Amino acid sequence: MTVIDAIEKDTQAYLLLSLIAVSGELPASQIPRLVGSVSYGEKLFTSLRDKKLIRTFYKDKLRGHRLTAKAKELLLAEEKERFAFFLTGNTDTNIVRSEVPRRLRLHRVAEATVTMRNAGVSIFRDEKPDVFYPEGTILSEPLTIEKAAFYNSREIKELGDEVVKVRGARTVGILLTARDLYVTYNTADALMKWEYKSEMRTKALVKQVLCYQRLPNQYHAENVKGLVLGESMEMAYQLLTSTGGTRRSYFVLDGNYDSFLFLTNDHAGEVLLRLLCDSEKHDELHQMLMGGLYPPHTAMLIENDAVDEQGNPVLFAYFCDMPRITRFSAALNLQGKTGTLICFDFQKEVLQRFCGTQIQIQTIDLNKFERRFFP
DNA sequence: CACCATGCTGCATCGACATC
DNA sequence: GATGTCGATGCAGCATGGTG
Repeated sequence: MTVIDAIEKDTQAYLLLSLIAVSGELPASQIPRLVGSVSYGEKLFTSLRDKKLIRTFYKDKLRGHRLTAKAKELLLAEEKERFAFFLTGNTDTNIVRSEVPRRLRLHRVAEATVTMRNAGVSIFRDEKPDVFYPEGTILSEPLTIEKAAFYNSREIKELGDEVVKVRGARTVGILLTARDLYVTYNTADALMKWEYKSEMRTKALVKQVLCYQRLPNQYHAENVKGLVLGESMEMAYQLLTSTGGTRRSYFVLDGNYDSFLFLTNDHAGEVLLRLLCDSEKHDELHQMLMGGLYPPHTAMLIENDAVDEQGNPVLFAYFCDMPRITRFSAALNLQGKTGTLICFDFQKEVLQRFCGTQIQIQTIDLNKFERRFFP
């Protein structure tokens, strides 16, 4: 019998261990995002290392933290239903492989998970409805999503054989909000690989299983959307302008998703994600922006959210919905008209560069917005 | 249709470490 | 120091999909 030191729940240290547990390996870069400061993060980690609860792996220029057997035992004793899925058996998150692609995949999922958690989205299995139960399971009550929940790619695989058919897809998980489903990707700091057919099948599977079979009262086909996370807004520019590379194996806006948002894996992205998951706050912002504008023109051949005093179209682009922005910009160009795009201050530079000068950009101050909406 | 490249999973082996 | 256990490692095997 090993004697296990107790570790307080609801501490930063416990939070860190929990995130490593669901991630398998947590990239070192994510620690300040979880504890707030770099120096405190380092302090926590040296203490966890001294207690023999974590080990740091540094190989192939990739630095990441993993749990020791002792830490796994401790977490399982503390909250078995939360961690058993990730910490038992021969699974990717329990027995972490050393090959670079495998570690990178874990890192991409971990970054997305941190963003989700920091935005208040449920990430732990005991906090969210069991949506991806294996085929044939009998439910005690019908499923509904009230609070936004993120399911990582490993959890989705619980579905069984059907998912095996979409191997090769680059998704890191699926975000379910009260209104929509977002197939989620993480392009990190480089243009991600993209296989049109695999991604098509992922979308079809999500529609089939979630919209038609499991949550038909909540979701319809048009609620299936895409979400890409990335390191900075510069990645949004690369995604918006990508042609897929010479071999067409990299990301390209191919029309698979009518709605495909881009958010950053940082504080700004977390704030926007919070807004995305909160229908009431979102409606409130929408109402605020509508002040001084006129209702959208449905007859206009340009997609729009509102019309200004001159009758020009206005697009709300604060979620950086890439296909929408592309359609808006292209239609204005084609018809030689002008229009206005409303986004946050930190998004302006990239969107202006992409859309060109005939589109006016109005910005919302992120800091002011945050103080007003999420104090 | 054969061949190759890629991505993913399971398996066998080896070594580090703990225990007695 | 002998023995036992666990996890790291890399490879084999398989499916898929692209290409000539």
